[in-house]
Amino acid sequence: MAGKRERILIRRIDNLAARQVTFSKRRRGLFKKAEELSILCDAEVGLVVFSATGKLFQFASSSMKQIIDRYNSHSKTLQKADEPSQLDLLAEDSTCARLREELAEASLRLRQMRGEDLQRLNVQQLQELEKSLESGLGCVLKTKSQKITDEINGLERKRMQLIEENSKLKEQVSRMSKMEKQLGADSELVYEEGQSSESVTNASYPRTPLVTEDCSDTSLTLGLPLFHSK
Amino acid sequence: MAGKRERILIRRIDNLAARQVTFSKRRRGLFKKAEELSILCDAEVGLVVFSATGKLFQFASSSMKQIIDRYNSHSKTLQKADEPSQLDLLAEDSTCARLREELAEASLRLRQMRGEDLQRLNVQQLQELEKSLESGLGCVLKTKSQKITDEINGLERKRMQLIEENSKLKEQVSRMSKMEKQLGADSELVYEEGQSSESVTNASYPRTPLVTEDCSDTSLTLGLPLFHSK
DNA sequence: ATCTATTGATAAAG
DNA sequence: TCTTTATCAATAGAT
Repeated sequence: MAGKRERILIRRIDNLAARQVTFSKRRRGLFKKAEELSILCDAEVGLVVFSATGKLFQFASSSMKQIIDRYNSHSKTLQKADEPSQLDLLAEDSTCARLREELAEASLRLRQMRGEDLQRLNVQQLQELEKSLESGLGCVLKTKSQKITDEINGLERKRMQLIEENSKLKEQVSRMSKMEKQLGADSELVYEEGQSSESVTNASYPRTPLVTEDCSDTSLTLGLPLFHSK
Repeated sequence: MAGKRERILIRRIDNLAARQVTFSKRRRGLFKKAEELSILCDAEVGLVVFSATGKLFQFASSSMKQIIDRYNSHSKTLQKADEPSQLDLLAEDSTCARLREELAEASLRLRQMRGEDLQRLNVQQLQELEKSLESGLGCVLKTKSQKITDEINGLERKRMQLIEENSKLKEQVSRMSKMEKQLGADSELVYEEGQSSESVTNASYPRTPLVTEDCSDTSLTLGLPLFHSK
């Protein structure tokens, strides 16, 4: 019936018909995967394919123009005089140009702070970068521990409120329990099982386990390795 | 041992770590398939991917510039020279707006990496920032020490060359000095000033002070506190 | 275009 | 990130 499939080598397919068939199949697959990547991973993806016959196929997660612009901003920092011929001549508003430059500069700085594109820097510049990173890291650690402390204090406060509420409820239950006994005595009813008052008492601790749960739930939002790292 | 794989839905992956892992894997797969398509089917393929963190990945079967140019010519023929005044201006505005947004975003990230504007971040975001800073710092330190090692090796090489040159020159001077004595004895000439041979000797060491200057100059480019810190 | 056997890609886990 | 494994997805070859 169907094909005994063989693995193929990645080299130009000589047979024209076979090449066109494979082009259709694989092109669809490629565009599908490009779209999936952009959706799954929140990435901006631009894909352009020209067939051997010159036909254009394209996919862009946002718009192709936007992606090409962003690409140009990025690569401008890497290359120098790219070519101010095509787009630049058509649309080189001075405001736009300045923005592009600023963005390129900012992107470069960001990449360098992330540890990329460092080769062009000399030792002194690296020294400055190092200092800046250390300082930033210090601030981040400080802020983080402040936030954690705040969260902990907030939880502690909530816990105290709950404990207070809890004891008030206990009191109330205990009062109600007494009233029931009085009512029972007044109406001369006899309990079949003597533990009913105990049951009521047990029911007056409904929040005790909840407090524990609440704490552990909220601590999860602090992030897992907080109290185990360092 | 390993995974019971499940089919996944194509929607944004919420978990950050999982999203990044999937991004790496699928990105590699996508680029591989893009290259295969271009080779198998003799197509011109350009692929640009920006990660959620703003990092650029690209593939071009020829060159990205060429592909973008070809793309622009194609879409230009489709659009035609409609009304460049109206549409282009609108497009230009939107580009500007987008650039402004991206710049604002980049600036914020930069400030945050420098330790500013941290209050709006939650603990997990601070954690991520901290990781990024630590990683960047690691790269910077690595690059710096590489640069320093390179500079030291370069200087050492120069020093050895100069020492060699120096000893050759000394030898030469010593030979010349002997010859002069012989000449003086042969012609029975009497020098008015006995330091003339010394002058010649001094002139034959023109590089000695240069070595010192060269070393101190170059060491300045290493930056001041290099060998005292850490 | 449609159908399958098969290769290839990749989710999950370590 | 890299590896391993179990599955799911893509596709070569044939119809």
